Amino acid sequence: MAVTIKDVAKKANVSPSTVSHVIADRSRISLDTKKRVQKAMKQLGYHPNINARSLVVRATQAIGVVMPTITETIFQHPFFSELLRGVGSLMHQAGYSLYLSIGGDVQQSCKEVKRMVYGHQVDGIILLSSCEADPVIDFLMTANFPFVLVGKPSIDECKMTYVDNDNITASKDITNHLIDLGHQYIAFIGSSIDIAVTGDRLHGYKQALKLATLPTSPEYIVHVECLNSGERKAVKQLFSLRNPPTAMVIADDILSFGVINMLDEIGISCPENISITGFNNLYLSEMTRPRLTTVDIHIFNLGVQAAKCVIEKVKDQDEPAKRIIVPHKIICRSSTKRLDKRV
Amino acid sequence: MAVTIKDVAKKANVSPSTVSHVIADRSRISLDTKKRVQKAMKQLGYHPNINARSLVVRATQAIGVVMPTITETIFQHPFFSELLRGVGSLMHQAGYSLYLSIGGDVQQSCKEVKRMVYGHQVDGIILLSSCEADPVIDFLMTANFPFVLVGKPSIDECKMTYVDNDNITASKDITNHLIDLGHQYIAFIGSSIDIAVTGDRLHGYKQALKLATLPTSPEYIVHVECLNSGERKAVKQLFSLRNPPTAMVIADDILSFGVINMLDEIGISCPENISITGFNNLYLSEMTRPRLTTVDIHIFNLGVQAAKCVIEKVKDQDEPAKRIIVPHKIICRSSTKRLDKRV
DNA sequence: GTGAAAGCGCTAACAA
DNA sequence: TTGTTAGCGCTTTCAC
Repeated sequence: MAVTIKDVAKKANVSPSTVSHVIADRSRISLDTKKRVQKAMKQLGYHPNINARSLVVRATQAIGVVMPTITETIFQHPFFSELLRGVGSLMHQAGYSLYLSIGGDVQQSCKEVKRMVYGHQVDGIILLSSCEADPVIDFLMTANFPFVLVGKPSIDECKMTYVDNDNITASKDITNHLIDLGHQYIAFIGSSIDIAVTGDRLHGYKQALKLATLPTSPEYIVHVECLNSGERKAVKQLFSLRNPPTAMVIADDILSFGVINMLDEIGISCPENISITGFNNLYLSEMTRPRLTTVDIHIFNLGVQAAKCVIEKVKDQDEPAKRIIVPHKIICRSSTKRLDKRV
Repeated sequence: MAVTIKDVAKKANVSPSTVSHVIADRSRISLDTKKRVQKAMKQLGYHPNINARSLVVRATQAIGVVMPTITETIFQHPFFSELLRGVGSLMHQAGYSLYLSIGGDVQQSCKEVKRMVYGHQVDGIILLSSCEADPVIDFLMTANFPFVLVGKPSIDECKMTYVDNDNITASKDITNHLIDLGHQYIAFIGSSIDIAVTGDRLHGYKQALKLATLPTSPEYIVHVECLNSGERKAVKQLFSLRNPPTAMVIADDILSFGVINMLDEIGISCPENISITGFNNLYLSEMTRPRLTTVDIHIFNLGVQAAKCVIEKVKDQDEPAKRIIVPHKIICRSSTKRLDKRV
């Protein structure tokens, strides 16, 4: 059906291997035959069969990307598209293809990863998330298959390469921003502590408070998944404390956004009554009311770095495990404001 | 390196072809040898090399998904993740892998698509967007390669299969909702008219107005990309019209969201002074202030249907071109309200 | 029921 | 500089 290397060879009056050599630009081929072969390829509309090539060179020039195994709502988070865009941009540049696995749960993900690896469909893998005792990571580690993780591993940190932000410092920085504005009672809202990212951000928040010798109490810390009614109540509860917060560090822009709107409904408005910060600097956070002060974690770059790392690892299995920290930046907008002197 | 069909054959004391037969469950194999072979596979940890298989059967069990060639900001739109999730869920179920192409521009996309097709990396392709005179579609059409488009083709509508919403009716429905609430001066805001979706939504809006014998004037129609300062001005201009709008049909949730916040800044609040509707029913639109009345276009299902169609087309090249319309649903929330009697 | 053999399209020693 | 040859791992007639 399709035109093969043999057809080209015949047309150009050379052997198939010569054609192959021309393609790979390997060994010295006379300029004459080279031209002749290239002409034949063009005339016949030849395109190499990547499958056949992969089979013999035992490499696919493809990388598998494993999307997080998550609930539908979280998947709408722009974080993943943005990450993917970063990965894709470098992959394209490096001449790699992208295989995608969108598992519904860990089990499914694991199955798809095994299929990719065992089936020789990819040379390396990028994990866009991990969970505690992740079977996917286990598998990849024992199979000694090249992979990199985006985010912090929950175990064996030194044995695998991963790219992450310094979330502790980032959170410390944004908390300090609030402290600098005169706030003393600062709450923290984040999703489940199981997520490593949330843990780090909570940690940084606490550190900043401690360093400033400000009160830190578990009452000021709320864990929230999706702002359902129970969770809304927990947030509102903060304002019945003896010293209600005048500021909040929130671990995600979208969450911040939800909290701002929710509080507005009960007459607490941002930034007049409360300063609120986010994380991620999504495109959205410039459109919110008020525009959100947040931490830009450079999601795109996270993807680029991850892509770079897998490719390195694929090209040289002996590449050591490394940790890449993508720098962050505080973006000041109008959701935070200097604390008015209390009456 | 890896264990092959030959190793299994040796271990089970059969020929390689028998092993193959067992795998494919083809031709009658005695239960005895079947068991023996399966045992050997398990013991050796055998996994078929998908590449090798693809080479001989001339099919990859993989589908390429082409992400839109777009600016970074738009890519953060949850629409695409959500679509991808729909596609992925069906593909996984059907045992297909997903190849992803994230082109930076049309040129790059085209290159990646050619690579996929010529390189025999995929059996079919899903396009998540198309542009006017799309070279990717041209290529796919003349190559007679199985593909389906999400959204409406700008040309050759009857020759290709695509899945879409009935955006005209959807827009008509949501406009009627506003009319039913007593609004008479209704504006339309959408992105560039080049996008087929926007065109359809504009069309539906006009139809509804006409049917209700309400005034329709180009002054009430604003095209907006990303709410930059010029665009904000254009929106504000609407309120210096002799009859300023009391309601707006906006072609996208995120845009609605931006407009609501922008208007709030200039003292026009939703829904008190203006009723606003969106499109898409993103997860976000429940968290906005006010919660957004919008059209749920069932993005996930759009993805599922597209996936179904390519697979059908791959399995049977003679499958006719079809059009799948995913139903929509108006979701009433609090961004729209009955028009107060004018003073 | 099972196996021998040919071949998918390509690469890579090694010869010439 | 070019061609010969032997696979890569798998499927699939077709004969036994």
